[in-house]
Amino acid sequence: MRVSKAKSIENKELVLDTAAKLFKENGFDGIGVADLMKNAGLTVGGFYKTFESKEDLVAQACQREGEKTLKRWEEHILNPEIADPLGRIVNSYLSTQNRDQLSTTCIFSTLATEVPRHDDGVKKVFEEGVEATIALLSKITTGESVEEKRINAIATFSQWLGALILARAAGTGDLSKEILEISKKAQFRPILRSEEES
Amino acid sequence: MRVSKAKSIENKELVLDTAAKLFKENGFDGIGVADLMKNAGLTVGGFYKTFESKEDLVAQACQREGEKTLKRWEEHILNPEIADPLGRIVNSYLSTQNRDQLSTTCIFSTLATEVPRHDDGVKKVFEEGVEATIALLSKITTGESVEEKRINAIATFSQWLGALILARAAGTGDLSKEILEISKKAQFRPILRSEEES
DNA sequence: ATTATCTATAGATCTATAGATAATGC
DNA sequence: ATTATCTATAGATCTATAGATAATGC
Repeated sequence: MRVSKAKSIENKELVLDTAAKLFKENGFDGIGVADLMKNAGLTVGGFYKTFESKEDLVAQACQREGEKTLKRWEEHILNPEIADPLGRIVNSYLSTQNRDQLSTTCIFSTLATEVPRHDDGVKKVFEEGVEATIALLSKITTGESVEEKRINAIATFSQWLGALILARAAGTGDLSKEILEISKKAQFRPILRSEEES
Repeated sequence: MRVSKAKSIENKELVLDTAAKLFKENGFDGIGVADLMKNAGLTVGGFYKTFESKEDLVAQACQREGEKTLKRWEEHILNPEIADPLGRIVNSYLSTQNRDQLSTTCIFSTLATEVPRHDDGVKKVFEEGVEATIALLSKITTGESVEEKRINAIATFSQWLGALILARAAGTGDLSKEILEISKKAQFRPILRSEEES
């Protein structure tokens, strides 16, 4: 029954990926440890030798999943063939596909509202994830200074996140589509300029 | 043990209000029916004579709570002493108090991400709640036409919702405050003008 | 007599642990 | 010998129901 060290690391990563997928689809409370391990092709007994608790899994799975999403976005930025990475990202983020396919969507849009109920480990993962996302988007938002780029990154990501969550809450019909389309366009203009503050 | 018809209606409303509060604080899966009834000063046995299921309670509690929030917002609009109702609403919505006091915050910011996992009754309540919120905000957003006002209402509410959820995911420190402040200002400028569409 | 709420509990599911099993790796 | 994973299960909690209780309202 024992497996090699390499295989056991692979198994842990499989559990983390399976957990991220199932948490996004069902919420942290919507999937049990035994079910989750079964989905990864394993059994529950080994779980607590690898993870301290379910809460520990929540933190590690979100950490890994958040990094994966940012890496995908970063590839758009680094790819010289993509002229408008921000446009490419928003079109994918606010697509009906990303609205409907919870298994492949981002953790903020599916799990962010649950964060305040979790422990410091989970809170830290999300706080760092928010900062990393803003820092990444700041590289591609418009603005005449670093400060203005950051402001636009924060406003833009808030816009996207709210639109995606609101679109999901509005179902899959015309209203939902309308919300996605409007926020897709909103990102192309600077939302706030510091010189106009009162 | 039997109570009057008036008292039983009052009890049901107390259960609905208690449920809304506890759902917002703990998520739909984070609070059980027995615990919830205890919080309302009742016991679990009576629950299933009043509600078909927990899912039925979720739908009814969200319906009632959503209406309450909209009514509060509407009072700001109808009150002639409030010159800038949109500004008043956003300052309250994106305050640290509304970020931290989950019991009194809106259902979208706490429960919207869970909607896709629920039945048609719950989905309908949220879809109608989204439309009602947009319709209400359309009365006070800027725009030269009904269409433009609606566009700005949708963009504005998406912005607010995303900022509030993102701020909660970012904790309670400087980053969280920064997110709230930026989106508070973002609402004062039209986010999208139809004439600039490509 | 009717019925709103109560106590008690069935049966399912959840997190976590104990101890067995069998393959790895010194 | 060590250890990654397995089977089995303890004990807590969840949704939902059955039947008792006692106050309402005809």
